[in-house]
Amino acid sequence: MTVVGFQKHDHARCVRSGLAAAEAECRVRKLRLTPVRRRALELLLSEHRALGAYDLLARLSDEGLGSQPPVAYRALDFLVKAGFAHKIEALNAYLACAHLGDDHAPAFLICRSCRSVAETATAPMQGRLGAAAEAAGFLIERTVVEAQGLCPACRDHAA
Amino acid sequence: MTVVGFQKHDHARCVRSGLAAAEAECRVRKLRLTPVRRRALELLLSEHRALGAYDLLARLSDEGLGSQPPVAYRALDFLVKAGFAHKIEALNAYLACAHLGDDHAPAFLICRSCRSVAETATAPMQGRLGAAAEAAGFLIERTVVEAQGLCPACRDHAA
DNA sequence: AGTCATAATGTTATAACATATCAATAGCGC
DNA sequence: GCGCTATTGATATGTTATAACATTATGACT
Repeated sequence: MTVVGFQKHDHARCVRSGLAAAEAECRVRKLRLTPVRRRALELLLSEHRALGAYDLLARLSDEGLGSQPPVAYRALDFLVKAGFAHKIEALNAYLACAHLGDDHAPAFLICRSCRSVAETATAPMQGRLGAAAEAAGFLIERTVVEAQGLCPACRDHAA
Repeated sequence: MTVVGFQKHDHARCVRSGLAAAEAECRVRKLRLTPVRRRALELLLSEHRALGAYDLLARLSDEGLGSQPPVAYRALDFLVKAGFAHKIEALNAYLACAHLGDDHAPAFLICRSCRSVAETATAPMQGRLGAAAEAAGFLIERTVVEAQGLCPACRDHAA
């Protein structure tokens, strides 16, 4: 699994394949990818940046897909629970999953300058954190791993 | 460095030594540990749980140390910047640093049942995350590593 | 001590993020 | 069609965080 998000890539394809993967997954798991949910995912897929719930809501609202906060939060809950999106805790914002279909423990590289976010994978349980948890008798259910800093483009720009 | 927070320990001592370490550090670095900041740190040190800014504010307010949100946020900003406290991103809450004085990249074990939090250390740059960042040309400035799950006590209780 | 610059605090207001609740409606198995 | 459940609509509110600006305290220098 590689880092997704900073390199050049065929982005339209990345939206299309993301949606297709989500649709396939929904068929298999009998989940309902309703219009709001589908469009929310599409909007998230259109960026490799984290969108706030209210940003998302504004865009949905422009298209007549609901105008109240719960609309956005419900769609996001669904996408996150289904594994189609992730919440970036350090930003209180949401990002389409870049590894849709894979089972993975995500980790994020978050650029403080342009707010772009790349997703990669960790194996947190296998490192020092896992060892510390084991030593303490702590049962890990979920991990949040987020690195903040400068993406290649902003790094070059700063130099 | 070990996990701090779940085991039995002399907690009064842990508050006292935390305050003393902060005072020493402030002397050295010419920072001002004003009454609000000092009391805020003491309140955080009194728990091995993350306190919300408004929880903290309520306690400060009871003692006449300010009553408006900025009071709490300024004190927390100071403590976090000085390295005396950490923000738990997954909870939007704040925790006294358990390794005051050491230079460290903190990681947290957060119990979803009793909300207690233990602090330990990571070496995030040396694992897969560091490798992924390097491969992507990403410059890591700060990492957030938080594991959520069940602490030993709640785990036993659940079983 | 007096003056100045800077840091900290007081205060009001508001922005940004998130959820509770309850009513109305749509999809689906029977 | 009937009834169950999931989803949506709508209102209100709760929670977390900051902007902006006036005022006061502190420390450094003369």
